[in-house]
Amino acid sequence: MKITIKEIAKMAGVSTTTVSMIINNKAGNISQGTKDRVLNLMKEHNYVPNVMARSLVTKKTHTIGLVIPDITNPFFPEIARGVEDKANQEGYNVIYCNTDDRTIKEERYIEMLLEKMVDGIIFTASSKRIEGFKNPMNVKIPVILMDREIEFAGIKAKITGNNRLGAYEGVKHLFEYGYKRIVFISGPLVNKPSLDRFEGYKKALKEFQQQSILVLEGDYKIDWGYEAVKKLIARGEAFDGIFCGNDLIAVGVIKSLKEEGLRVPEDVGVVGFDDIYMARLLDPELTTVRQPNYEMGHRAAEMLIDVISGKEPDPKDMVFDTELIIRKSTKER
Amino acid sequence: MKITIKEIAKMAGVSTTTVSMIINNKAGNISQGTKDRVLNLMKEHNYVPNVMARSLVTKKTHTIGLVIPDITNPFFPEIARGVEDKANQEGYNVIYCNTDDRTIKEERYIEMLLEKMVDGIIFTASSKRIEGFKNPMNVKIPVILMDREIEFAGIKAKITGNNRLGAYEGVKHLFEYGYKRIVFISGPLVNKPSLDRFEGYKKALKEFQQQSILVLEGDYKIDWGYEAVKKLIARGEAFDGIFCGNDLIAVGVIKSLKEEGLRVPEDVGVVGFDDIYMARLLDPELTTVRQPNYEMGHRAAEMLIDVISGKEPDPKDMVFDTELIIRKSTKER
DNA sequence: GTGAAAGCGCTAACAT
DNA sequence: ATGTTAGCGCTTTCAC
Repeated sequence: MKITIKEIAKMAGVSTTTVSMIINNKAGNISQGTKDRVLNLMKEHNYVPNVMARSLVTKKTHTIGLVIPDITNPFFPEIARGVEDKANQEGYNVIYCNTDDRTIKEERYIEMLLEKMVDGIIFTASSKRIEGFKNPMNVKIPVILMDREIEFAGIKAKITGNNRLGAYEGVKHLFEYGYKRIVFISGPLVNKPSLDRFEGYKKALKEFQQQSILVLEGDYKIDWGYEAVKKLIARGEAFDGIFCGNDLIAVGVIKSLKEEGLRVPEDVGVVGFDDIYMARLLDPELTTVRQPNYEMGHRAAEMLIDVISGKEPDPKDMVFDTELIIRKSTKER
Repeated sequence: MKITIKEIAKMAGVSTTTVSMIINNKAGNISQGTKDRVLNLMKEHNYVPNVMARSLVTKKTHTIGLVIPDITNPFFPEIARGVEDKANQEGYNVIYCNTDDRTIKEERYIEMLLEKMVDGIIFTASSKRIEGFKNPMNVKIPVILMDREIEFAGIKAKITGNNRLGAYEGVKHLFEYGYKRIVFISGPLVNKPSLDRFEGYKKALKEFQQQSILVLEGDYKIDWGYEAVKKLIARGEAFDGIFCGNDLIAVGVIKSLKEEGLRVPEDVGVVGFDDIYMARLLDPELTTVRQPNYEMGHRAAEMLIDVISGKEPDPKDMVFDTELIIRKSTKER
């Protein structure tokens, strides 16, 4: 059995109160002698406070929950690292929860986290979630929304990329490079980020006077990109530029295009969104709209911990600027 | 404040013991009437047991730790999902710890996990760790080793792929397809998996009578693969096949080869190891030795939870068969 | 400067 | 079939 505060206290000939205060740096008025004695004893006996017991009284676990759709989706690991690095730096641990974009799993996980009494949650809601989050118990702990916006009791802040502007710049880039007829292969058009990207797309269209809005709605997955191109071609649609809802879609798009004998970027220009790791490994390397994922995760954790520590987050909502990364899947012509 | 067992007990007119037993399904001999009454009260008042208090007495947190080098390395998310899915299914949560292959971070994280009193740990040690793990406190909780083998107090089992056989088959495949001179671009040759792959490589060499062992040692990273090829060419080495320590290396290798004007698979055949998600997205799609990562993670969690629950793991060590996945980076000739 | 005592919310002998 | 009691290991008033 591990050594307890009581035993340390007995050995040092002081009360547990004294030891407790020393542990928690509240030893303002404890004599240096006592302090040293206790500290030594603690070293010597390898004393480690029992966090469970502590949490029981303090109601703080120094653990946060990270709820995301799927860590095997290359979009999320960087966010997760951002979150974890910051959390760890502040002495927090993070419990990961993969929801597979299923609202029911979201609900279950949130409940688990609440039971585990995490101090706060960083939540990326399912891209299919449209309605607000009706949680069974009242969430009293702070929640920071990442990337997706939904209604949720206890929300303290939202962190998103500037999807509208990012998309606008991506599409504008295609036009500026001389592509004439741009289609938008989108993810589910039910949530804010998707809708915002759509807005950005339309804005660019208007500016460059493309008459018809060419949008195909599907999932944020490789397969959807692949399939969408086939569809486009099957129905004889004319196009020479594709703006993709995310990089995963772009991967499928490029693959499909190649199969159809279309050259990228000569015949068709392709722009993605996110700049996942893989984007630069494609052939051709993918031109894409970069979201600062690691930084967003980092900031989210920072804000969450601020709130937990009683500070109100400085900017309640944060919108991160995107950046157009021009690689080889678009070409001036 | 949340409602407690005491209040439920009072409302139901029974003792907390009774309520506790009902909560924990130990209500063998509690009258149906009482049971129903209590259960209803619990529903009605949205009672949720305080896990902290419970853990304090049971010494079980229903949380496990997952210590891996880096979740942004595409090798790990699948393992992590395997672990998490199983854990979740059994009512466990998992705390992720990214160590960046730094032994010092490993030690810190393990300490944190111990303090948090996780019930067990799944540990993928740094690929640079050669010495055993000297942990400050004695690890009394079960530890399952994934992928890497090291010495560590409290180890209950090891889960690895069959690296030797996998590598052997990968290299053999190159020879069988008619490639003559195979070089091995390896990760750090200090740990068991790397060494085993090296063994497999050598075994195939012997079998197919390639005289010289051509091995380059570096990191399991894209950059290293890229650089290794440049080196090979700079020093005028003759080769027509490359067996890569992992897929990441293969990504760099292919990129570098293309830059040098060498065609894959016509001029040079390339085989990877792991079959990460990205492998099939490369151009050409990568022939590789698949490790069943998701399954390995899943099994690791299962074994860990078995041990935690008092059962000894059935096979103390498990070696998973690899599978050669032939795609387009090798070609019969 | 330090200690006594209460209590966080629960479980688990041991009674009855 | 149900209750009494004693902690689990710690923090925190309040008192001296």
